[in-house]
Amino acid sequence: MNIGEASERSGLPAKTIRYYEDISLVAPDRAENGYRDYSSSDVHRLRFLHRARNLGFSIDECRLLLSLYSDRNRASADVKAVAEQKLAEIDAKIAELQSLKSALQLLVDCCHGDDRPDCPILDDLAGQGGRKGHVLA
Amino acid sequence: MNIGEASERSGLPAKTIRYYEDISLVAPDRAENGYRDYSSSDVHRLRFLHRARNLGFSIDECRLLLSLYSDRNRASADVKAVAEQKLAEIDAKIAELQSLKSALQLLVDCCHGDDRPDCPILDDLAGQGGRKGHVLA
DNA sequence: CTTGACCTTCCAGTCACTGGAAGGATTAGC
DNA sequence: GCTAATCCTTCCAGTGACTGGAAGGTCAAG
Repeated sequence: MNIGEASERSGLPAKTIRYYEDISLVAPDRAENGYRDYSSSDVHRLRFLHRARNLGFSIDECRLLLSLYSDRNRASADVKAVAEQKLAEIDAKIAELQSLKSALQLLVDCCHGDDRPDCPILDDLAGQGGRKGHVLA
Repeated sequence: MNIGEASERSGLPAKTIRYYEDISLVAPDRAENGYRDYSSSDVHRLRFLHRARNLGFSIDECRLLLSLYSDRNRASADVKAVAEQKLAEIDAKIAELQSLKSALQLLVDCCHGDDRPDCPILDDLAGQGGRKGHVLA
């Protein structure tokens, strides 16, 4: 099938699919007219990539997962380890965002938000906070 | 002062400070020897940038905040609006990561993680999940 | 006078695409 | 058969926010 159909079936934009070929994640055949010709296993691979990317795996991690996938001898523990590390990264990211959020929330809460020019948010950013000290280090 | 000291005082790497000059966020003087010469208000500006970036504001948002900061007539509501939008973005990002996390957690939980080759994580990525269906759409 | 720390510019790379230009192939309609 | 629309190709450049490194100038200490 042509790239348009592969795109539809995998959910990935054609541009992205070509990019994945550039970086050797898929290697479709070529038809006589020079068009890429995707097999159903190519589409399978593309869907795998789509799903894994959606789960937050980087391209390199996807490459690893794909190689684990095609390695009939790999232990499931290997895959679990990759996934668990990713989970830990996601947790860390969430924690970081939450502390970000509470800092910003604090600033928003103490800003009266009217048409007067003084603003605790800018004051804090500028490093001139009042007695409460800075939200940021 | 030279860039090294400005870097120490602002907490930003010298490389980043030069980059900020490239994109017109700061405009230090130059000494006779060609070295950048930072005033204390330059450092002030750099610290502002450092803090705002740490709070998750993009460079363009920082540019806006800086212009609001130097506009003695702006209403605090303007700043609050920017901050609140950022808060909403952070919330959305957290929610996204949490759904990511639970999807991945589900997969990790049902992978036995031993040396047998079958692995629910890869099966799901490949689109061959069992009766439970896919974690991913 | 040399060593080392600091400064300069410029170029390239990161990550994962995304946009667009210029042109060839195919298909649908008239 | 012609034309227009759609699809495909390649290649180049840009995104955001830096970061690394090369090549070279400047300065302070010993």
